[in-house]
Amino acid sequence: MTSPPRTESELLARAGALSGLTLSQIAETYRVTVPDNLLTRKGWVGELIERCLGADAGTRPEPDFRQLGIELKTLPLDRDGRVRESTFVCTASLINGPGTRWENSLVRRKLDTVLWIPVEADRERPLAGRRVGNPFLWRPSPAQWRILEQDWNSIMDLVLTGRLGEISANRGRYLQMRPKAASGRSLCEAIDADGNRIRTLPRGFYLRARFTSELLKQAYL
DNA sequence: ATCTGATCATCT
DNA sequence: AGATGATCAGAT
Repeated sequence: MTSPPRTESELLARAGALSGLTLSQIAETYRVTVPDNLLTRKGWVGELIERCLGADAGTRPEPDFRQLGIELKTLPLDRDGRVRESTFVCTASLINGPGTRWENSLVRRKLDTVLWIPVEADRERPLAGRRVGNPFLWRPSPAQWRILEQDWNSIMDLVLTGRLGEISANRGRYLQMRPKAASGRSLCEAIDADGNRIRTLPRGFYLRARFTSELLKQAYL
């Protein structure tokens, strides 16, 4: 197991060393077998990169590199270098609590600093041969923070006033809320319009691919 | 081609 | 149950 990086520059150096390598080259180092596809191993690439870089948050609701407060995200790109998928940020608490104010929210903490690792994700290309790209560090600009906060507040307002039915993935400019569950039968706690506890589908926050595409573009200007 | 809703694996 | 890592796949 790789030890956690002590400094941001150490982390960036480690990430930079991966760029240009294929997933099989990286997996070899860790004696890990590359699956044939991601159908039943959807998080495999992210988990591999985490191990390489020494992420230590495990399953805790915290940034991956706890000491540095940095979150790690892979960014899947198609053959033309376009972002293929939205980016999961965190699960959302649907009942009132300490994390239901923007200032204390998990979204804010996780997006404070993000290390993005572009990875080839063209379905036609075998997983083992897909290459890792140049990492880039992102801290939201004041303007980006404002929109993220607006998105978060408008969605969470619906959540906390029991209007879950009005939430769909088309709300939010940068952030959206979508199901995040093992299946459609998964349930978690929420509240209805009268404040009663109900059971509903678990949801998570995601960054739109449109938005992360802009981050990628800016990073390489 | 893009977007939304649904789903898969693993760990505590 | 609920957190982590995400991508799948049908609809638009």
